[in-house]
Amino acid sequence: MLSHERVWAAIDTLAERYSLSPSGLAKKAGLDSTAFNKSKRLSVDGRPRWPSTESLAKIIEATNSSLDEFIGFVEGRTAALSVSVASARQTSGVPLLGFAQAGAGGFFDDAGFPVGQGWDLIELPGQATENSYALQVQGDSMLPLYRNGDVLVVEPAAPIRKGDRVVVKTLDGEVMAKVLERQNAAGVDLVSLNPEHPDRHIPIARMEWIARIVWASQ
Amino acid sequence: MLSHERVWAAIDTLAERYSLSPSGLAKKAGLDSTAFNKSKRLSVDGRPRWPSTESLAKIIEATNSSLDEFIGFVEGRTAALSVSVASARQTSGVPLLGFAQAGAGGFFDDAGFPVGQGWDLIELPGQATENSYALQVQGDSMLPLYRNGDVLVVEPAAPIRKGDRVVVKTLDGEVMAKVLERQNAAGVDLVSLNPEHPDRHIPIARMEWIARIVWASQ
DNA sequence: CCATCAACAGGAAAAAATACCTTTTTGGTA
DNA sequence: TACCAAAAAGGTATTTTTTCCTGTTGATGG
Repeated sequence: MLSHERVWAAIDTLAERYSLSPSGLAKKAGLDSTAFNKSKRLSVDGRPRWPSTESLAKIIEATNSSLDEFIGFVEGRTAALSVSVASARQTSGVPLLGFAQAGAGGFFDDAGFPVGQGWDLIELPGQATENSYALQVQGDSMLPLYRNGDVLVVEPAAPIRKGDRVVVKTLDGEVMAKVLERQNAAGVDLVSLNPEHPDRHIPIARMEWIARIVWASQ
Repeated sequence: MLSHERVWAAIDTLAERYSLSPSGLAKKAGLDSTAFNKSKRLSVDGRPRWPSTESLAKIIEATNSSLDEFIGFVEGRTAALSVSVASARQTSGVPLLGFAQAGAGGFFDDAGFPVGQGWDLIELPGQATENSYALQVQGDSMLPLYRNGDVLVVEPAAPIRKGDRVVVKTLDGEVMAKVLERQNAAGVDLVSLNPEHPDRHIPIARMEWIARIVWASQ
């Protein structure tokens, strides 16, 4: 979100990234050196003072930064630090840890909530991709992998390869979720994880589209 | 890049995306209805007039859009889409469809991207919950459900019940993901979906914590 | 220890954006 | 075609941000 605090934090982060003080950043951008004084971020009457859009454009250009980088600072997902859980909470992602690391001490409190340092960060679906959508499983045909009611997040723009879990739609309207075993000019071979359902071969001529499943609810 | 022209174009695109005129968008955001008049985009002396950063924050919030979406408009890489799918994008969720419905016509374009009417909406994880975190699977012990490298999103605050997929950590540091078969005062019974690994009973005295898995990457 | 300079606090003036206002234009509907 | 409401042109007053300015503080080098 675009908030007063976030915008000022992004200005500070941009300055830090390019080894400048806020005052030095302002000068480099052709602004008054006191433009980004912390004492000027609130008005006399306590009202938040926003840097102008034109000022933001100037500092991005002056540092040869990019709008995407600056927005990364605004959103808190771009930082040069090893994140603590608290830092991770300030971003749109969630803290990530390997299972092996999870077994060690120092990553969880007594109730099982994540704490401390050393976490990586991961973006969850539906935030950065504009084409993803969700399909809800109906029936038991995809057990044991997917149960009735599970939600699958599908990313049609994602490249697919052997081993991926995919959704395939045939020209006669059948929609199925299976594992991609092979894809070539003739069609695709799909592996079912339910022994009661056979593996499938779908010729290209019968396939309307195929898309990768990126997340599944549990 | 952040330029005068691009910012105004983004405002126009945002208005179009949400079926508003620039004047309607300004009003919806609590600004003067004439704030985004094209006649006000240049000053009388020909100097470019920039909408303020605070105004941009207000229109993004008023439309339940996102900073990323707006920046997509600024950079010209995001255009107005079909209203229904676009309506779904108005929220922090993604469009949702049942598998049975997916078989019918009218929900996908030829390339498999979601279009048209009739979509539901679902919230994805990690946005509204402050305690969720992710664990990354290492090794093959959780096949066929979870593969090496998969990411599991865990919600320690979520209530758990029979049939849920959970992560359990024991006092001696073991971390495992299995299906909850039974939970009582003595401990928990866990079902493994890998026949090469036995089902487990974990006494309460040996269990540090248990948490529900809400999403898994595929 | 002292001089120098960058950074910053904070007030006042100038510049820029928004709110307020009147009028005209445009588009939808009966 | 008439009517109506929304949109927009465009002017003025008010509010907000930036520039200009003075003074203080802290870091650094001699």
